[in-house]
Amino acid sequence: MIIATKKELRAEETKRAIIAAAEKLFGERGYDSVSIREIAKEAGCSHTTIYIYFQDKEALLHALSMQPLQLLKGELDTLAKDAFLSADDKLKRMNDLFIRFCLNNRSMYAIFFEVKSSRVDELEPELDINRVRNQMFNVIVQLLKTNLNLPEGEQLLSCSRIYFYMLRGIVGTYTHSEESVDAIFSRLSTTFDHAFEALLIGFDKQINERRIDT
Amino acid sequence: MIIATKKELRAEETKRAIIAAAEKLFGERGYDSVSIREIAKEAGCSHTTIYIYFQDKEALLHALSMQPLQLLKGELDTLAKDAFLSADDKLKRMNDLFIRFCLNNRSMYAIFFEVKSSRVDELEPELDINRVRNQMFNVIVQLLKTNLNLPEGEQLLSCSRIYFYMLRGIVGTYTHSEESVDAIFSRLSTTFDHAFEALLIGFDKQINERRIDT
Amino acid sequence: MIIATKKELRAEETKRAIIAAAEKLFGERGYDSVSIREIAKEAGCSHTTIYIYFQDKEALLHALSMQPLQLLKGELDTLAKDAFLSADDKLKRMNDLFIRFCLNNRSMYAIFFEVKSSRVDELEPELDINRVRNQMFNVIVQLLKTNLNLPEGEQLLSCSRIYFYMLRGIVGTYTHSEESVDAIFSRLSTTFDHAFEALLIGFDKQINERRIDT
Amino acid sequence: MIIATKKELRAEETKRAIIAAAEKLFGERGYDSVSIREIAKEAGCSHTTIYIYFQDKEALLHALSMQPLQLLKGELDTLAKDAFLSADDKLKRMNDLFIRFCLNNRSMYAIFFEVKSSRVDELEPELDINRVRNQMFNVIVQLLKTNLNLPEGEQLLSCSRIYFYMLRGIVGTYTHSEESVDAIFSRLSTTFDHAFEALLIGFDKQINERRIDT
DNA sequence: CATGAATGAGTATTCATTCAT
DNA sequence: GATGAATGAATACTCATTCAT
Repeated sequence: MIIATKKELRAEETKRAIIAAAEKLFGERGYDSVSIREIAKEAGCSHTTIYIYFQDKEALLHALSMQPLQLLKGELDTLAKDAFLSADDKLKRMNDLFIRFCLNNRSMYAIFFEVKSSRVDELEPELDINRVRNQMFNVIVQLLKTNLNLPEGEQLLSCSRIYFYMLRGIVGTYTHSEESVDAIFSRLSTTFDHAFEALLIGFDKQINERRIDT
Repeated sequence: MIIATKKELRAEETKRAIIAAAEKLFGERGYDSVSIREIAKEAGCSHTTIYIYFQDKEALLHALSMQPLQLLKGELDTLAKDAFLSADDKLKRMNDLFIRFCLNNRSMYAIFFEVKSSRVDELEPELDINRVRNQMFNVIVQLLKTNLNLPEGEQLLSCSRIYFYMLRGIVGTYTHSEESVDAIFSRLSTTFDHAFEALLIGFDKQINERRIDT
Repeated sequence: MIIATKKELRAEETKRAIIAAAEKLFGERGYDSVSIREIAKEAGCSHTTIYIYFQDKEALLHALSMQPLQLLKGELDTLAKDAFLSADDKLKRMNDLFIRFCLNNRSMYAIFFEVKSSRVDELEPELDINRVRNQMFNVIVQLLKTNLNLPEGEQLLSCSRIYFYMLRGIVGTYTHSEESVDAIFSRLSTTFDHAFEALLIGFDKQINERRIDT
Repeated sequence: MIIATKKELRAEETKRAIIAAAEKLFGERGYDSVSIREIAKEAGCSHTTIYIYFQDKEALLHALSMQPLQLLKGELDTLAKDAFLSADDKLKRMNDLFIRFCLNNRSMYAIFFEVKSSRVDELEPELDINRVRNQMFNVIVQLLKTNLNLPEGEQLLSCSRIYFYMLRGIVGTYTHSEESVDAIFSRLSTTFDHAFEALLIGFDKQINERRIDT
């Protein structure tokens, strides 16, 4: 997109300010607790201005999310295709990417874990948040599949669920923390690694035992 | 506390009715979605009466939480002291108790995981929610300690943290679900068991490897 | 209804003030153009107070209408049953009653002629505005039937329609007038009489001619 | 008005587009329910452009009304002057023209019957809506005069009033109808005819009786 | 001439809370 | 001790209108 006139520049700035404000406030206090007027105040504009750029509050959340979401998706895709990394290392990096991302974009917790469903009458379904979200979840599931050497099916589903519980638990624990992301990571990144490592070890053992059982 | 006059007795009843109503409604629909007036209607009193017994809505939530919280704590304590159960089985039952409890008292997720800190000007600090909460967490930590045969220290702390991530992840995932708690459990209780089992297996292996390392 | 305490008295006053304000403003400017806040200001209370007494704006309109509507209905019923008046005189008085009523309760124009349909899930259907309205219309239709000596059927329907066009035309013309109702009547009551008289004469002739035709 | 430059021509086009759009939308959904932005979108211009040509929304309505109003006036004038039609037939056609016109231009009801008074600071008073409206009303009055063979005076005024009550009643009844104008007419045009016929019959009789009285 | 950006005032409704009784 | 009345602040969202360009 080429920005030509001063007007357009200013508009772009305003939009950015709104997004930045929403990002900040949603991140700090969650989608529901933040009002449009507060966002406007934070962004330094009138609350009506927000409606120039976004159809409604939910659209703002979506707009807010699509860009970073797609960015993350890109990174995960790239990582998944990497030829030189082991499945294990890929998973580790994914966890890291994912958690960091969620904590850096704190409204992402809501996006990933709490937004109910995509709007049905979405005009551009290819841009839909749920789609991207599901694709990303799937990347992780596929990696888990490779890593655990499991076929599609109940077992994989169960392990994936558990894996996501852990992701959710970690992200949820620190989403509202006042500690900086870097601080959290320097303090806890090995804990996070251990968490997933333990899970994988456990999964392996469980799968093997069941195999023997059968 | 000795209840003397009829008046005081009736007052106690009203208070109980309010707590019961709030418990029910918060449990069904969550703290935020329930209004003071709804609670009053359910309790069969005026909404202003609530303010006689509780400073504000949040105080009601806290008061409300103390009882079940202490109940749960009691159950956990009893379980911890049970002479006939293995540490393993105790943990399993605790997970179950805890998760069920949180899902049955939907507002508990907030209590356990999102209440920032105890209120500074708490009148009866010995009743403080945080205290009970921490005590309960500690019960689990102790059990984990026994189970993993670990001394107090970094390793135990790390494992406990991870364990709580999992608890939080599970509870968080289903707190807002519209499925009934029973439905969730009949569908997923084995998944929950596998989750913690996998963790314990993993922890064990990790600990042993590090022991050998050292 | 017995009003006992001072409180109840004050409440009744407030409610009355709200109704009076709504009556005035709806009458002056129509239901849609008047906001709840304006009504509150006119009534000298907060806009939220209105919601204590009325579920929503529409309920206020209904409350506003039911009493006078039923009053009018009572009068029309009484009139219809009067044994000493000719059908002609009854109709004349009805026109008068009806027009005066609409002009004295200026929001009635909206009620009678512009409120679309009753709310489907009405709790007390016997109090429903539409019902009363239709009953009243029917009183007039029946009287017309007697007066014109017509059977139920197309002809009666057609004459009734025309009769109501005239009623509506008159009421509509003066609903928004700034002249007082009394002034309007002293200036125009004979004109109103002539209007309906002319219609009845015309109906009679038309009916007879068609009878001869057949 | 002589249009010289290309610029002026384009401007004239834009203005026309705005009027056309407003005409369409006001006609379809009424003045109040249509927003300036919707008109702009329909007209293919920016909403601010509208303010170049019209002082405000109301001015647009007025401008909008002048043309069709004058058109109607032209038709009525032509009809009035028609040498081959009886006064009776002329009246019938006028009713028809007038009612159709009002229903086809839904905002016309407001124009004819509800606009309080001409705006004081009108720039071109000779184009004022009220003037045209009054002229048109007068055409009908004159025709009524001929038809009833009445001199100017109280009686004619009274009959005219009544006649307009009927017009207003009919138009008012169906202005907000969701039925198409054609549907309304095919269902009710004979009823409309009967209405005015009845009135004229009645007027005749009333006038003759009074003549005899005198 | 034309426009995008921006805004203040407005909409109905809900809420937790306070006050006088 | 208990309550009905009352309220200010808040909610998301819309509108006609203005201003700088």
